[in-house]
Amino acid sequence: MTPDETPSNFIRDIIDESRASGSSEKIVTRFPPEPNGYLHIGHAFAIQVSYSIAKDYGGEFNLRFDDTNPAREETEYVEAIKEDVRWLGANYENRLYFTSDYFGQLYDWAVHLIQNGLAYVDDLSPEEMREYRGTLTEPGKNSPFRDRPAEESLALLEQMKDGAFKDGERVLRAKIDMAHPNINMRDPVLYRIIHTEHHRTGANWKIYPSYDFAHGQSDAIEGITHSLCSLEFEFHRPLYDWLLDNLPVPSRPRQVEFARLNVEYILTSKRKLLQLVSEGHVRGWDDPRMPTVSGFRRRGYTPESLNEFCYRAGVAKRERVNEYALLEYCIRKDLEEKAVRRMAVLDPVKVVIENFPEDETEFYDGPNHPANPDMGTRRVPLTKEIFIERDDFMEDPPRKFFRLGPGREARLRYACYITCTGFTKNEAGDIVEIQATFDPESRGGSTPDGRKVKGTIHWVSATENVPLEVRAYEQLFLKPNPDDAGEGQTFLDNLNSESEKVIRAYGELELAGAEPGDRFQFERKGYYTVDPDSTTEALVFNQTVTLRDSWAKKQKK
RNA sequence: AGCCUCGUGGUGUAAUGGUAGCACUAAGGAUUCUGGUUCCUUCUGUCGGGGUUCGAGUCCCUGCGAGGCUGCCA
Repeated sequence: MTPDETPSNFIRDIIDESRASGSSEKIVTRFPPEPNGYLHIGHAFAIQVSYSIAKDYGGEFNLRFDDTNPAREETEYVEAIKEDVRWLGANYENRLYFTSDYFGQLYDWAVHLIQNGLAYVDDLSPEEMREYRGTLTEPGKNSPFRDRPAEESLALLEQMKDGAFKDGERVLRAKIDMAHPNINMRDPVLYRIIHTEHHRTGANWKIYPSYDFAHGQSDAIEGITHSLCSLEFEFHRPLYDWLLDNLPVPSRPRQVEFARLNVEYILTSKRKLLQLVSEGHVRGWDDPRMPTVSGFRRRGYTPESLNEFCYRAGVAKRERVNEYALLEYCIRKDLEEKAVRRMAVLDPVKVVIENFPEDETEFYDGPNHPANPDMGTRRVPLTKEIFIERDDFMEDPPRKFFRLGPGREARLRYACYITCTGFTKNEAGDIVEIQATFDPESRGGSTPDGRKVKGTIHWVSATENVPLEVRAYEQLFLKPNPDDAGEGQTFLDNLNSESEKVIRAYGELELAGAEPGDRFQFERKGYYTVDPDSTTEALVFNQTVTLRDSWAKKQKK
């Protein structure tokens, strides 16, 4: 699925320049998740961008957990994220790092800044700091502690490190410019006191570096050449550069920002996804309706399809929203090629083939894939009573309806022609049974007289089948922009109450023994994957995506 | 409001001063034992106004529009 021609984008242009100018020969990128939630499709995009660039330029790709805030990070997330990154195919080999590995070095660099008059310990409270910071239009003013002697700051920083102060009592700040138009340059916080155990360093540290103080230096330690991140960090770049300029770092990385990926009907906010999980609107992070990597995996998406989607979405410098149709296109395209075909009837109605012998079974061969004979064939049993799809029959069909109706002939896929001879209804007016006869001459799917049968329908023996639980999905949200809520409402008010529908269905015999994660095309219906909830007695299938249905589209008009 | 970034068909993205292209979507047609797949065709675009240039989507000015930034989050 690697694209034949990789079109240019502005990041690759920048990299081409760096290589041309000789500033970086080998390209090294990284993905720096904070372990405080599960990865979603937006992260998959970020991974795809950084990983594919490293790969295409023969460079390296690192995975680094940005664990600078012990108050919100957990080991559970570390493991889940590692699994997701691997599943997506981004190979970081043995280059798994943690910002917490660099806490010692970072501390030494903080000392270095103080010694060079470029940082100081501030005693201002958070509220006071906010007042001193100024606003978007007005400059800030210097803290009264700004010019305290370096020795004093040094001593204070050490005390902070040793736990002499409470959370929030003091902070280490860079000494830059309180009148700077970029607020990130108004003496940003470098270290803050947090008396919380860290998931990896335990109680060793009482102070933790801020993102700004940790990120660029971590990049430099790892020899990252191009630190790719999202647009909101653009405003931090001057600070990123300032720190690297003023510290004796071993390499000089460059930060390049690009726009996040947004998709219709999909939420990519860790906070909101967490809320969906914790409030039980979905069954978990890996609910097939979730836009998480694990959700897509459980839904039946392939890593290739997700990567292709991210690739096709492209890299840009402005916020954009991609159509959901592109995502569906990518998974259909991949599964069309890979998925084994099976028949399953999702909304069954019984058909009795009157001239078919009682208690007999005929077997027909069906290819596992119409275009790939290497995938083999399977045998499908035909009996006197079968199930077909309810909407493959119409009591009073229009001309263009190619399926079954009174007096109409249709082909049972892989088997024979049947002609509808009648149907019976219950008191409620529902069709409960259809009667038909089959043409013995048509066994194998055609007749000696060569007559044309336009419609082919799928079917399953009513007696020799596998009962299935099928979970059909719609969008989790009713609106393309889930955050588009009315006055006093939230994204939760846009939840689609019918996003999951559980269906009792019948599948062909060959489906028995399918394993969780196996993917199939249920012919004429869609792609389905076996859910881990399956037991040996009860198979559960998740609908990955339906097939395109131009008939349904035509009918709507 | 100040600073920064960005405006190309319906959507997403190319064109690096020289024929505005590709993909998705939509519409139509061919093929087909999946109304699927595949193949073919068609529709629709450079935010507005000036300027530089033989030539501007691209460079300059200006207007308009969109997004980001006032955590001891990342």
